[in-house]
Amino acid sequence: MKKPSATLPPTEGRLKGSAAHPLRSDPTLSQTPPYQNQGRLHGALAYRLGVDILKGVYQSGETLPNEIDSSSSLDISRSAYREAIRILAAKGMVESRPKTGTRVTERARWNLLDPEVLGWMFDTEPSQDFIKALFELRLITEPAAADLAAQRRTDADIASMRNSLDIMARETLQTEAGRKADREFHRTLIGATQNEALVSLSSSIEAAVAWTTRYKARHNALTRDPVPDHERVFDAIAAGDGSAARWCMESLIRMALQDTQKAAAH
Amino acid sequence: MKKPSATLPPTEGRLKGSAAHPLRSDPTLSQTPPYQNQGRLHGALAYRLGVDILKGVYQSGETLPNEIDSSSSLDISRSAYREAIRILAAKGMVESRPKTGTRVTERARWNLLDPEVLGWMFDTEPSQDFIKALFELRLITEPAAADLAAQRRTDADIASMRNSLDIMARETLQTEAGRKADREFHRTLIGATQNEALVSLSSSIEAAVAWTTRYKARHNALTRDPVPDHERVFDAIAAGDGSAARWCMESLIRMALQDTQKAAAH
DNA sequence: TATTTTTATATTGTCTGACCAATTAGCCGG
DNA sequence: CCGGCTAATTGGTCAGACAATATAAAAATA
Repeated sequence: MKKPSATLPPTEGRLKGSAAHPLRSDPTLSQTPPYQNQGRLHGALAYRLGVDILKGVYQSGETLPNEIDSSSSLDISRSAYREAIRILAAKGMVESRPKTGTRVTERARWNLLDPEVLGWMFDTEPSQDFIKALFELRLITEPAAADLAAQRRTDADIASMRNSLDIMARETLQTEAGRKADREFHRTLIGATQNEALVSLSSSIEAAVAWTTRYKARHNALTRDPVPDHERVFDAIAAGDGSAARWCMESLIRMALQDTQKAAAH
Repeated sequence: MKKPSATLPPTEGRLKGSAAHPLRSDPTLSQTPPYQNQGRLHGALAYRLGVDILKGVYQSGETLPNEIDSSSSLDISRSAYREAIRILAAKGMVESRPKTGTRVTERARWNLLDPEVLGWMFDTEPSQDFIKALFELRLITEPAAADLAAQRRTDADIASMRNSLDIMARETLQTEAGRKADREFHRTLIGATQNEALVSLSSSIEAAVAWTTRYKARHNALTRDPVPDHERVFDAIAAGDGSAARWCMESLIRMALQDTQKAAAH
């Protein structure tokens, strides 16, 4: 066995390592699906700063404390801090230049549709306006997507959607398996459009949908059975009837919006 | 004044600093509007890796060389390299875990609608399929946005759009001022929807539009005068006629698509 | 002996602290 | 009003310790 490596304990420094840093277990740390924040210090800090920016703790245009102060007051290294800032910058939320410092950009430049940002957003109980905006966007894109899907879907797509639908009927949205099947249904539907841009957009929106689902469950709003609505969309797509698919999808989303608003009024 | 800090010149190391690194001036470095890549090493590397991933030099699932090898072979520090990776990770393009290394995620998880990613995409002469997908998305969202804008626009919105339109008519799309007015026109239009999610989405798409504009100019396709089309959209919105605005916007985009395809056939 | 479980180990990202370089906003003097 | 300085801040570098984990080796079990 080797002894503690004879070399040198350089500054005598605190022998921490990084065992259990306060930041790691800091917030609720919304652990939705592949949230890769798992324990990385820079990720945790990016989360924290991101949420603070979204909440308005740091306003647009405001300069946040410099690297040295921030990192030391948070008790982390500059590198970890800088990596966190890089993440925020990649999402358009901050901008840093020498001498000026790092400042929060104007809200219009934030990538609100970034899945991660959307996740952060929902950890702050977003405003009704924002939820409304999101539903409006869904109401624009998803019916159109359903239309395209009806024209372009393959047999494999139909089989996959049929399967997801069966699981949903069996499990309901109360179980994780049921919700997963729901997501899978929508994902295949969008995939059937053969449109990469739509796929990318809706994978963002998926985060939002997942949240509203949980939101409704939390406020245990008596949500109607979603299967019949989905069934109608499916039938239209299987039949290749674009305009029917569009119409059914629109009504499906309107129902979801109604339920969500009902839950909000709780 | 203090002398060079008596301590120790640790390893005698190369006295480089970072005067003029090859990466900085490496590629064409698409300097579109507020591209904040300006000279930052990590930004330049992120750009390079990002483009390589989009081009397929690094395939999905592939593990790229480890930090030590990469940074040393690129002749940059590990910190700079890591910050670059953090940027890519924030855009969903890579995922890094201890022992496994950093690997390229599956294409469906890339944030293709991130303005920066979109910019990278266009530096690689994107596939016809992708351009088509993008126009399809515009065809879905922008007419709907025009509809909403017609219902919600304020007097200030109208004034701003009128002004942009005048500048466009005077300058044409050949001058930068003209193109800027074009962008401004669309931006105010989207802003008039009062929908944050739409704003965020279209600020992404703006990058794409800017590219196709340059693309058409490059292949000097005889593009028709865009002002009459814009004028019609404007009139409909000013009149508060949603469905007319929708229809005019749709035809405007179809024209742009036609021109782009004509340029592609060159 | 074959199979499963446990333990080592090598590899890799993570984090640290201290340092120097490049940039530039804002001040000061001409 | 302009041009050059100065101080403050991010950008970049380095060398090393730490933590996690996939894989291989060893041990226990069937």
